[in-house]
Amino acid sequence: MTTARPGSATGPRRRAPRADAQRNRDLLVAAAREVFAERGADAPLDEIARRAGIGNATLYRHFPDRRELLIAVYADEVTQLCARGETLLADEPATESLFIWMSEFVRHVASKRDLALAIPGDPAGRRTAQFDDWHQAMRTTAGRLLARAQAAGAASPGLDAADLLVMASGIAVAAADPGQADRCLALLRAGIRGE
Amino acid sequence: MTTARPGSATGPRRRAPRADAQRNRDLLVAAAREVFAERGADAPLDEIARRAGIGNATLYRHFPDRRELLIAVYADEVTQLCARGETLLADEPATESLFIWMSEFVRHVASKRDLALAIPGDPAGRRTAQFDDWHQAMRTTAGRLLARAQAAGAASPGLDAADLLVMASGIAVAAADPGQADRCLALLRAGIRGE
DNA sequence: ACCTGAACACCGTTCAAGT
DNA sequence: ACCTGAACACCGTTCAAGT
Repeated sequence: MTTARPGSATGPRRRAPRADAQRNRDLLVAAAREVFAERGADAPLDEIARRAGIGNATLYRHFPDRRELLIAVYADEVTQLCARGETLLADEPATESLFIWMSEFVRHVASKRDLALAIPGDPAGRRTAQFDDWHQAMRTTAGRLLARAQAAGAASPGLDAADLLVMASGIAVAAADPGQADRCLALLRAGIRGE
Repeated sequence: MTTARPGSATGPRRRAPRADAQRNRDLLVAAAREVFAERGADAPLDEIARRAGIGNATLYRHFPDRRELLIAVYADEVTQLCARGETLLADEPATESLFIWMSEFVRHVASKRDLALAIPGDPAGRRTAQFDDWHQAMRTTAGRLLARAQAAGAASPGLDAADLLVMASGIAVAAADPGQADRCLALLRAGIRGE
């Protein structure tokens, strides 16, 4: 399960990394996934390097920030969510697909709540390219689902897909339990359906 | 401006602290407010103690956790917001007061976004008494505003005040800028008004 | 080019001694 | 009771030396 670098359409092509460097990167991400899951988003980085069987300085070479490592761990989740959106577009009725997707989005983010909270706090306004790519990808997926819902009359026109994502991640982060998240989603749905 | 300990109705009465202890506590909270504002929620605790002119170990004696210090800093905000809710109940029409309050709530929390994010992550399921008090106070304020809005037909029945708070804090934390927060609030308002 | 482990610096936490 | 500063431990970051 090689951690695919997102094949961003834009941006300058980066040279392919040396084979061992790529392997180390993958090992580090895999170890980070484990350690973050076990000990939370502020787990010691040395522990991750140790678990990966790799020098700690090498970790830092690949991921200058803890944030970048968190983002790399999150990459799979994002890819999955976007793919899931495509499936829903194909399989589910236009009036439902948007809401099913948002509900799964909330569940996903809530289950990685610690990571989700740790990522946004960019220290000096620095934004990772990968982070922007995700926003873009998510917005595209949400936009397609929203457009179809609007065409079917299940969502009022003039809504912004990015706003829906904000609401969904807000619920994921702030809700105390799945039951509350569901109630909030229902409330949001009523708002989306329109005034 | 002495940091008032919330006069919780419930719970065992705590002995009044010695005068110098109370004074130190206040100095620490004031210094913490400054330092957190300048350097973010993960500023060095020693810096705060130094700024307050107090030994670092004394800081730790008063606030075993960084979280507890953050919570103490936040206390004023909460008190203000609840008081503001009372004012709105008295001065504004029933159809508007709830939404004005939620909008101010979002603005408040967003302006202390770092602190708001840093507080909830309770490490080992520990919840501070003060933290619970707040939730209670906020829920009460939101509940009164909601009940009045419902009586005026501006909010659908069966809504839960706690859910509204979750949505509002979610927006505050997740929105990228005030404009987006406002759009999300409008969306939420449509949902509150009912299906 | 990339990797390594050890050295350094920083900061949270504790402790023995003071009032 | 409460305070203090210094000692300790931990962890992120850097660096000189290796391949």
